[in-house]
Amino acid sequence: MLDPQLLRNDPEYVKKAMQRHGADLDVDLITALETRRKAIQVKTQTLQNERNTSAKSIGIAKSKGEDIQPLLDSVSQLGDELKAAEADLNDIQAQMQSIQYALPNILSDDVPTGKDEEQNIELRKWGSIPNFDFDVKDHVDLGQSLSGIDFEAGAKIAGARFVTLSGSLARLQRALTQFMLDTHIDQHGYREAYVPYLVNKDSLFGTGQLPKFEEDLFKMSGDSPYYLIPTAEVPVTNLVRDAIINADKMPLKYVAHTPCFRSEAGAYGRDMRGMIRQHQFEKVELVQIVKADESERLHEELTQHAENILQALNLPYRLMLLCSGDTGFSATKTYDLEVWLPGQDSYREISSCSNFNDFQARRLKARWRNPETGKPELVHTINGSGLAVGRTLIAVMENYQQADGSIKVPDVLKPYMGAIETITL
RNA sequence: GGAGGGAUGGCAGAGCGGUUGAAUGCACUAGUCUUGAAAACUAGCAUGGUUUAACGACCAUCCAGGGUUCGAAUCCCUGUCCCUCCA
Repeated sequence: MLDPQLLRNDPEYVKKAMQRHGADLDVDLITALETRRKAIQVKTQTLQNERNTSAKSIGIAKSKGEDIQPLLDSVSQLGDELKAAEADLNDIQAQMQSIQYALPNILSDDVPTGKDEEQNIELRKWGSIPNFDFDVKDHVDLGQSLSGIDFEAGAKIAGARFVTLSGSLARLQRALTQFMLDTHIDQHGYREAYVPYLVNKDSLFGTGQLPKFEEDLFKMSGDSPYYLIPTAEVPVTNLVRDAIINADKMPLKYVAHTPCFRSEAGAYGRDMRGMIRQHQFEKVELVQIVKADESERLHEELTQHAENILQALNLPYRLMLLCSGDTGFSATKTYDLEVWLPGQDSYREISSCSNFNDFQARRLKARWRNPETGKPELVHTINGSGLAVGRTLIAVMENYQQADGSIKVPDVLKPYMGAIETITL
């Protein structure tokens, strides 16, 4: 959520900022609503003041044993007037809120303007793309010939975009998860968090998935519905909802491993082959709660933490700066890490690291207390995948494949794989 | 499954429907005292919003949402969460 003051005081600026996002803002409507809001709010508060003052004097008069009937008569019509004013105010504030909630974050100045992922900028590349002296298989063929990946079983048990893993490949995915968690905890100073996989509306509102992106979520109906988390970002970031954090605790750095659930509405036909785009997948997520003046630096640092995993696994990747059109709703700036997939002969997203500035914090009412002023200030939130485990599994399979269809276990994963050095049928 | 009790400021914990945004203690901040520290004493210390050039004034908030009332932390209803006891 944007600063309401900014929207009010400089709607033209906000309009320009929204245009980079492909969103429009009706400045005349905002101005008109704001004018009405001001008048009605002042009126309402004046009436409230009148009511409070008379109630107080009635109390005083009564305690002195005076006749209060004349005072009661004088406020008899106040109640209705006040009720009407309050209803008006609620109505107009609801209107303004629904506009505000639908506005995306203002993009950082260094985010390039562009329409879609074609205009993203490659900032750097790491690793060398492997040369195979045999016909490269993708993870689907590899997995099926190793009897470790079964899409038919996934479809039978649940439906399209579900998969089952078994045997050493299932273990490899678990090994990746453990390796990522341990690295972030031991090397990068994160605190592990275990969190609910079902969350309420308030949490999803706080991180920006609601109200605008409900169709991307799996919802369990009910009076107060639960939603399956699309990312651990939601429950982990909501740890600080409605909280004022002590300065000495900052920055907070959490790592969590969770499954993620996405409806993939609007992705019909995309990535139907393989386990690139699933309704359910594993992810290790990094979340940082930081002071405003640290968020840029720590965003870089968090991205590096994700890169360290790819480097430890010796997986070639590139770092992309997302252009305006490809940057998500809540982010001010996003880096994507794209891993090389030999089976697709291309780079594919494996991590997305975003700085949200105070956009989520304002929705979450997440603040820290600045000891200099003694006052609470909004935190900045940063998060990134570190990494998407399912896609990392694919990347390891395809990059570590051998001529006979077996898969070498990366060195750093060996401690997690028992005696297995190579995955074979 | 049945019966009760509770939710109040960073924490603990008071609060007959009436100048209660809220006693008190702890914590915290500043000061006095001290060579320094501790102790003691003094003062300050919730959050959000409206309005103002500013000082300030005002409004809202005692789990959430409704209701009763001139007036609600306090009474009523609904919900959420916590706890205790019985089976």
